Amino acid sequence: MTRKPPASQQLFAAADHDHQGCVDAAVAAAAEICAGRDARLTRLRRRVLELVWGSHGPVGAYDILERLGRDGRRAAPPTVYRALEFLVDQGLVHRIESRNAYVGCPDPGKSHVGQFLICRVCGAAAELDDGRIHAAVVRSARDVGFRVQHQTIEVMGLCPYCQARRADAPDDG
Amino acid sequence: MTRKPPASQQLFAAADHDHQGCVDAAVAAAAEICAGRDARLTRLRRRVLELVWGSHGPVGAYDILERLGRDGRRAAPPTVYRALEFLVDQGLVHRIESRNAYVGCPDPGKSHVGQFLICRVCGAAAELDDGRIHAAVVRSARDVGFRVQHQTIEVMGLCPYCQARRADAPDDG
DNA sequence: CATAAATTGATATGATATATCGTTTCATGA
DNA sequence: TCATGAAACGATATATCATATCAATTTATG
Repeated sequence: MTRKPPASQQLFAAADHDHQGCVDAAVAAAAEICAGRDARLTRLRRRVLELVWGSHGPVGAYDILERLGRDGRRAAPPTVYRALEFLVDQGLVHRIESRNAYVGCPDPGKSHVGQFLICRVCGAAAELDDGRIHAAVVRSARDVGFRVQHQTIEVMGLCPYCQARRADAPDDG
Repeated sequence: MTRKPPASQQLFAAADHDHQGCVDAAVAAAAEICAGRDARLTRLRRRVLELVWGSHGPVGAYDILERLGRDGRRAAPPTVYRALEFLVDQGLVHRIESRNAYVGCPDPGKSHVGQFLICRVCGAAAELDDGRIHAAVVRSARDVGFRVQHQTIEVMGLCPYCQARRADAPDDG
């Protein structure tokens, strides 16, 4: 029996997709969002956003630092961390706690509490915004008298493409 | 309207509880579990477990290091990290990714995928093992073709005691 | 253009974690 | 009991991630 892949499977980008398109779209969305607030998407911040979007996986702050250096602009850690703080505050980038790394938000502007699926093989991350998960956590917390303020949900496993490439990984988790 | 606090609220320990009892129980449970495997709960590992259980909140590796030093046994970082690795591998301690810290497992032996509720005010952590949350994550991941191997779920907020102490925090989250 | 606020640069340091290798401890069997 | 090998631990060095502080620059605004 085969299962038709749902459209939402495209949360994970195909290996051969036009990634520059992702970067451009992210920067364009960011520019629009910042324009609608008192937020300045400066040259540096835009460049850091592009570098975070260098892949679909989480990127470390020092990776970004090194890539900035290759640009010719030799930067120090606070420069990168400040830019990342801005991008996170604006909801353009999320921090992945379990990796000490950062990933671009594919749907900024929409306020959300993301859940992240991260592939152990290719490193790609997908962001869900599943109200059922969110609600299940809030409900369960309330059952023990806990008031939820923020959820960190990071799931490791295998993305659809890496499962397909490795027949030894049945999808029955 | 008042709500009767459910029994499970005791996931969070009262401020005036006999904490030494918690430590002793954790060490006793750990000893029993290790005896049933080929795992050696050495003096050092037991001491680190006690120090992790120094409170109900996550404790940093370097805090443990410092406390070991006060014992008279001056240790280096690898000593602590190795002991923590052992304790985590045995399921006696969990790592809290969002805090780079470690917390004792209140119910080791039972294999589980914990969800952690961490109080912003007092730092206490409670561990849930809610199958509904787990199932909701697996289901949602499957919908996008992702095979789950490990879940990191860490929730920040206010524990029942700290809500009670701060009337300004309504429980409607 | 003057000014103040925001941003960035630069230096130093703090906090968390691991690689490597030598020594000690411990279980096991001769 | 003692030899032996494996596991655990000690010790040193270093990698990795993050922030405090203050000076210089850029930018919006009057």
